[in-house]
Amino acid sequence: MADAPRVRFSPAPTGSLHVGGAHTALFNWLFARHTGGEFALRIEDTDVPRSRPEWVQGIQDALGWLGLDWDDGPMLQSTRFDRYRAAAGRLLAEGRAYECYCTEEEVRARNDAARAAGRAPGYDGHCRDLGPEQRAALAAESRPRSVRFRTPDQGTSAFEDLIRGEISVEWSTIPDFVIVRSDGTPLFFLANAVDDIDMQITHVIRGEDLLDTTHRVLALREALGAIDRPAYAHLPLIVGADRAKLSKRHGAVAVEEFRDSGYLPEAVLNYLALLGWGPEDGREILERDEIVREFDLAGVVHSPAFFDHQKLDWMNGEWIRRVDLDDLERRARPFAEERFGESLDVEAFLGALRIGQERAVTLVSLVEQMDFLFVDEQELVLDPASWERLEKAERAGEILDAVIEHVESCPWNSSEDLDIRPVFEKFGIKPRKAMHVIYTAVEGRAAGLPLFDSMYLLGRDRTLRRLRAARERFGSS
RNA sequence: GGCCCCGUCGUCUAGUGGCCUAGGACGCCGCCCUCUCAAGGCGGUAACACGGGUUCGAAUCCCGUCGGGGCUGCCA
Repeated sequence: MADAPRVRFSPAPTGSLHVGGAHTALFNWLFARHTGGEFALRIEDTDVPRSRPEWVQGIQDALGWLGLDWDDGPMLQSTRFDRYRAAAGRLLAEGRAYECYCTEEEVRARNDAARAAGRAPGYDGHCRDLGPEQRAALAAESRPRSVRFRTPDQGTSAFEDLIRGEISVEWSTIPDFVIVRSDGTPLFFLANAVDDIDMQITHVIRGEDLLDTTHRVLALREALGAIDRPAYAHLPLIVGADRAKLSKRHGAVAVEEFRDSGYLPEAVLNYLALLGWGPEDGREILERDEIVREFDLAGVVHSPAFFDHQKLDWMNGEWIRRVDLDDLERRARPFAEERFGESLDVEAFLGALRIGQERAVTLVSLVEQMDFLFVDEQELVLDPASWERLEKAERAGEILDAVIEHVESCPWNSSEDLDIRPVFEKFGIKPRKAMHVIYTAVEGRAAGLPLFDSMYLLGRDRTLRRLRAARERFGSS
């Protein structure tokens, strides 16, 4: 039987995991889980100054939050520099690479000149065919030297992309490229090629931004003696509102921000899976297991996808409505404790959760709706617009008086006892026309959790206190 | 500039030559439901970038144009 597929997610730890990276990680993970293969985590920290240990941890935390577990790793490339140097040494010895004495400034200057002269920029092969004496002379100057890979002079490089079909390019358009920096550290191309060989990666699934680098990595593999190639699949990029790819400094949204804003990992994962892929039957709210079961790389779309927060919000609401109350309590609790302190009235919290669940967008918005319950009378912030509306309402003072009177005399056995609609009828006013007055008085805002339940949760004393306070304030203004 | 990839409603997408007077979802608008707001139900708005071919027939195939993006780094 054939070996099980082996894929890897290989982020650079130069920032937290953003939605683009999470998308790539997810598709690798889905492919591995769907096929029964292995999913490895490899940290590409060859750019040492820009890589930070806290991001290595942050990436793992984010993956863990999403539930994307890995079978192997994390492996840090910075622990394998000797291996890459050895590979470079071999390429050098076999003439597949050469030492380049050009400084970055020199290369840049010549590129600028080429551009100015209307020629194509790109490394000009300055050090490509230096003779032994010339090399000795340059070495004697103790000039810094990098290692460049010698790309083929002619011919075509082609590979079959699992998503896009055949991708090909003329070698003449790809200049020699650096694989070892002048400080001796390896570059992405080298480390990536070596590791994919050593780790026996069978499928490389990554963003389309890496599409053009495939030819170079493939050439490197071949030069390194690899006898086969992994299959490649280039995923559509996740783009921002301007259609440009998301990056750390451009519109990227960190996965941890979604966590901290009260999104459920199920929703984020579900939404990300639908960016570029979907099940045959077109359903959109999908359990993780369903996605794993139906996932298919061949069905991935070719064009970039815009990350639509509005749709994610909708989907998050759908997921909040799907979890049972105990589960919701466990997930919402940290947000509630952060907002209201650790000593929460469990009874009230559960009650508010029950009525808030069906109207919440995020766990944060869910908890915010409970302010009126867990905040002291004096600290309850009255929504200005709601109060203004209350003041303009017809006969608001009389209504408040009547509601206070009604509430004082009604039983308090269940929220049904607190149906105050008959009060409005006495005034000949439709409840919907004036109910906002009471909402504002009790909850601080015209649009809040259902009133009767809210008053019941709040309790008789506090409810009356608020109604009276509103009456007083109304009378004096 | 060169090379590569991509191009269906505002957005995510279905669509692989006739089933398309282009379907679904989010958003938006309206109505219903309703103690506010949501949720839910019903309905509506809205797209095949353009031009040539090929074909009896094209969103689907080919060419060109235009548009967008990516790469072109001693970033990944």
